[in-house]
Amino acid sequence: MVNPLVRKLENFVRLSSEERQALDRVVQNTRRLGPREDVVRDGDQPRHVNLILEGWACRYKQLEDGRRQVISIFLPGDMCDPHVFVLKNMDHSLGTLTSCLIAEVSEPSIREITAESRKIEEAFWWEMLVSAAIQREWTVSLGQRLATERLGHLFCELFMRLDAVGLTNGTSCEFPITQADLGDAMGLSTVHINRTLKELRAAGLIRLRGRQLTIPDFPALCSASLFDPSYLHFERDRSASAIGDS
Amino acid sequence: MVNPLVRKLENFVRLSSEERQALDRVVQNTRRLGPREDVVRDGDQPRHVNLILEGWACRYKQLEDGRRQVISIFLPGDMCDPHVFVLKNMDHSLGTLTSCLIAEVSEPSIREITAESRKIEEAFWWEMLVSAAIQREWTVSLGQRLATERLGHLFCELFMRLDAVGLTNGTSCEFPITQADLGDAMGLSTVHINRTLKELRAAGLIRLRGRQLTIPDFPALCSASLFDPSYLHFERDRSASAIGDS
DNA sequence: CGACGGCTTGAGGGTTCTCAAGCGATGTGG
DNA sequence: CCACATCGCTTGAGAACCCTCAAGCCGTCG
Repeated sequence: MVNPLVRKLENFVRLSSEERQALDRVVQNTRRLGPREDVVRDGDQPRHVNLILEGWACRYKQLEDGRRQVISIFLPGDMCDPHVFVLKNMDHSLGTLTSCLIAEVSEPSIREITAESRKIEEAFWWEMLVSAAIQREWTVSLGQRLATERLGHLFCELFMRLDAVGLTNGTSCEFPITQADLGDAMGLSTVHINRTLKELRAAGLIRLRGRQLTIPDFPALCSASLFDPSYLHFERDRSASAIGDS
Repeated sequence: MVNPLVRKLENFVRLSSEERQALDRVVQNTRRLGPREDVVRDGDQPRHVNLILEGWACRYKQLEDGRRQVISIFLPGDMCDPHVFVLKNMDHSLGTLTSCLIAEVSEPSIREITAESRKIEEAFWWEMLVSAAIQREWTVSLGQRLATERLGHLFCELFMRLDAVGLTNGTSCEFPITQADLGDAMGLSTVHINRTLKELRAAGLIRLRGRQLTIPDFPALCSASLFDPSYLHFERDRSASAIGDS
């Protein structure tokens, strides 16, 4: 199995084989979790960085009266908050959506690996800033986009992020998340998610059956959803000048 | 005039007078902007970190069809993206809401000051993580909270953030932002913002006239808005152990 | 004085919600 | 092996929340 973190970071920098090995060494303590289990709970003290190796997870927050908002979705290769240690307590929870394989990375090993390689340090920065950009784009979606645009935009985003770690086949990818969770993520009711999916299917923009998503015409879905991929910053612009140095 | 960045960071760490002076030295190139002017535009190359000294500014994104979402609000003492340099282009714009005094801080001086003082480095981390937490809470608001809760929550957040930089008087503070901008921030129409304010006023939860906001009963507004301040991480817990070292 | 920006209110319509019920697949225990 | 519970998906009906369009008001400023 290829370390999905390596795969993801190489969308930004070209890594030497030593750097790749260093990143592999970080993945030591792993644990397997079932679907809809908590990884870290709101109020807990953060102990380590959680790196998703397999499966889908999420950040979420539950209000007192039970309303639940999924704040971000984590895919293989995603690190959940590389620097939470600075804060005393978690202000949200991390939970799995599907069954997951998660690596627990300690703070010292993060410090170590970034101290050893400037390129990895910069790549970690890139990963953090892109996560923040994704969070901002969710704000735009929730604030401005209609249900069809909102869902379409999410499909575009997740498809591109899955593609960046090699988890797509042509126009298809696994999509193992329930309509209820989609609703909690998009601020829509389950019922309305269902109707919106029906509409997107009727328009020929997506196919979604079982746990398989197909986007037959990606540009069409992009423009229907006002999706502009530039916020994902998948440009490997600096790599040319960075090749060779460590 | 006290540097509001110093004031803000001291909510997290206790700074020595050298550290305070170092932070003051960062504030060299300042520029004054009128209301509703752009500071940095979507697509631009980031040149420096913008630090707000006076006035209110915001991050925003405009969709092709004109819809506009205010993604975050910046108050005095806020730094706009301390590490944007890693990314090639801005994926959003920064603009003023009111007339502003803004310091342009160069990348080298950020690196310098964090290299000199561990406490400042940690405080900058804290500021970044709190910004991210605020962004997450906006996601929760837009996704789950009703208009009254959403606005009430924003008032609570901004009041606490203003208090952290000494910009409140008892139960009141300046609130110099238009209902149209409030709408763009909360994903609501101007008309509905107006009606929601009316409702909050009728419930005795806020007074808002001119550019002055009063929250007569803060706990009441908190509970009406499901506001839990823990995500702002205004606990100076580590300062005791950190006093003395640099 | 007239123009303008921001605030306020009314009326009608649209998007999304809640409640309710039914269907199909999966899994478990008697 | 079948009965039954459970979970996720689907659909209908009516209501709630929020939107758009439109107009009027108030203060400021040139």
